[in-house]
Amino acid sequence: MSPDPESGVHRHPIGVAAERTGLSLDVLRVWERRYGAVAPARAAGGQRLYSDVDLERLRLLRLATLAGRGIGQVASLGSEELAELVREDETARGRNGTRQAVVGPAPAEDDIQRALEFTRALDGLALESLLRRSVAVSGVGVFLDALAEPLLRRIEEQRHAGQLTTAQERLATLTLRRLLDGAMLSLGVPNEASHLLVATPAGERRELEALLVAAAAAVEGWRVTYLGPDLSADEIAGAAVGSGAQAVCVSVSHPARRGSLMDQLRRLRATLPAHVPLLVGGVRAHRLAGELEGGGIRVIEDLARLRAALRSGGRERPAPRSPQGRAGRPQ
Amino acid sequence: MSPDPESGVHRHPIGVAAERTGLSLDVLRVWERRYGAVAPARAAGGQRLYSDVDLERLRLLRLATLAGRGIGQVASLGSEELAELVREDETARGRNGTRQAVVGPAPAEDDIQRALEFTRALDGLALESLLRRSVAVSGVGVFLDALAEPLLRRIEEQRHAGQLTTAQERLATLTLRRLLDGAMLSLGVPNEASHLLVATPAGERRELEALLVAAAAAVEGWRVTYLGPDLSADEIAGAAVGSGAQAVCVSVSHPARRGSLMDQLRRLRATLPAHVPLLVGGVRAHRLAGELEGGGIRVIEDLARLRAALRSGGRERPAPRSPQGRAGRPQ
DNA sequence: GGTACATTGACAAAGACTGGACAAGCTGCA
DNA sequence: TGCAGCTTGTCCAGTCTTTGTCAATGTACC
Repeated sequence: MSPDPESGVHRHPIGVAAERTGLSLDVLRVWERRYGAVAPARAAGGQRLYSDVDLERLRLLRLATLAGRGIGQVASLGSEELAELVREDETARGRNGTRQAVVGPAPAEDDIQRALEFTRALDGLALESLLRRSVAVSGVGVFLDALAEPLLRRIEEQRHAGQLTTAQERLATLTLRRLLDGAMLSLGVPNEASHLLVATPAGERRELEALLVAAAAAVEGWRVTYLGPDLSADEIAGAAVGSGAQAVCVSVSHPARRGSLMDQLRRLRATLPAHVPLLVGGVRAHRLAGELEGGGIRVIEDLARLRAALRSGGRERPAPRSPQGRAGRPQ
Repeated sequence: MSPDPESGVHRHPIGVAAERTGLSLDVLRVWERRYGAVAPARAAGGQRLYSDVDLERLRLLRLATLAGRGIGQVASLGSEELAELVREDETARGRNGTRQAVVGPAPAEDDIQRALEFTRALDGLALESLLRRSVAVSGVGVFLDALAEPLLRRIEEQRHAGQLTTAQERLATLTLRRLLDGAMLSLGVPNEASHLLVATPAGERRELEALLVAAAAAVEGWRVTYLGPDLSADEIAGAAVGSGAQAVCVSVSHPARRGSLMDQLRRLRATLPAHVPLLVGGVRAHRLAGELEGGGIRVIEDLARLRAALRSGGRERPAPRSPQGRAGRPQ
């Protein structure tokens, strides 16, 4: 957070700044000219060079104006005050819970920005209130695709890049988890729904992605049994049989050791009854596609595709027609 | 209630004021014009700028009018009188209303047995609906004490004795977790609630107990920031400061190495601000009691006692009078 | 030479301000 | 019961501010 003179002081031309803040070129210039909102450095030739701090500030200013404040009123605020103001607006908005005029269909980049902002400030209240409202406004399905998944990806990136502490990452992922759990809870299970088992193989500690999968399946009307991360192939197969699952989905995002993972998956496939399709999803899944596709394992690239697969596979008939084409008679 | 140097200095334009108070733009203006209900500051261009005090007053005025009073009658009242009036209206309403603090029948041994049965059968659906029903019938507080905690203990015992597979244990704990998450979600956060941070120290993988703690605190009206398991003392302390927590509770159930744990706790105590009480709970906590009690660390034996401590400690005043007796002035 | 950017001035849409009008609901009185 | 008067929320018209965008012109970089 200190203004490191070396790393991190990347300077961005105005075009990049516009892209990253969501503000137009004109607005960037006019905010500077009229209100002194930021004072970017200048190149030898006079071109503006925005620092990361500038960009952050501009993002906050934008959020403040979106909340109904005049740029002229907020442009002179200090960064601390500004961040606090934005957070206050969010919690206030969540609290009074009165009908929001704009029922914007899909949550957008904005919401992701805001969520990251609250995460950084460790403001769980504002974060939860934001996510909660998004679920309520957009519905669970859209929430998953447009907010939860991209947000999760950003958090992992930033965590990896050292821009988030463990505590911040925790706050965000656990809040997200609470929301997903709550959503799955509120999505009742239709009678006679097909039954999907979701888990991640041994060595996988990350669970949120699996939970996204589970929630997506629940949205698609499946009855989901979610067993969480780090289970051995035998445990998964045993549970699938024991609970009468009609399909199994495992999520692999950060396999500890690739070889071991492949073994696990093959073993799982071998142990599962032939008529139970096995789907593999997760950010790293596509790298394994070549090796797996042949052996009766279907690889799913992203959440949207997973939902499509589940939709076509499940629902109409008790036993999903196996998404991968060949399946024994159920029963 | 010193005038907080941070919040409260912000001035809000009329749109934000309308959103936060629930009054229309017109009403805001006309109450000012006709009755001098508030006298917001003005920007250079004449736009109204409401202070937080103004907003609070307007909220009270709104409540008073909703209770059937004429704005002309109450607009000139002082803030004190107004607040009292609203409180009176509220209690009067509560008296004749049918609000009954009916605490349903407590779930019994029966339910625990049934839950274990479903767990063994890997019937997540039945388990979930059982637990869900219990929450609905008994309320969250009773559910935690009488079902969730004992059930969790049984599951751990049986798992330990090899009577449950990993998958079965997972099914149960994750279902329980989902319920707890959902419950915390549905327990709104009261305004101005005291703020508690919950986590478990590094080396602790078990999280469910911490989640029980978090849920219990939420029932008691605290605003809870839950950071999950396996965090270093520094991370916890940093997050407590960063999020402005007024108390910290860590849960220790299966310390990997006792010595390391003690170090962590001492370090945490040393790093936390003196006025932030540190509570330690969990099944193994009482074994550490002797060694910890002295150094400004309060050990809590079980969930009921934790709730009692939280109840006496929080709520009445912004900064909870430290449950352990001695604490720096909240300032 | 083309793309990206800077500067300045002008412009138009959105929103806020003011004073006044109006309609619906309630009270009091004949 | 019916009417006058009061209260109160909403609406309107005209004016003023704020703010985003655009056009024109010039400069820097590849």
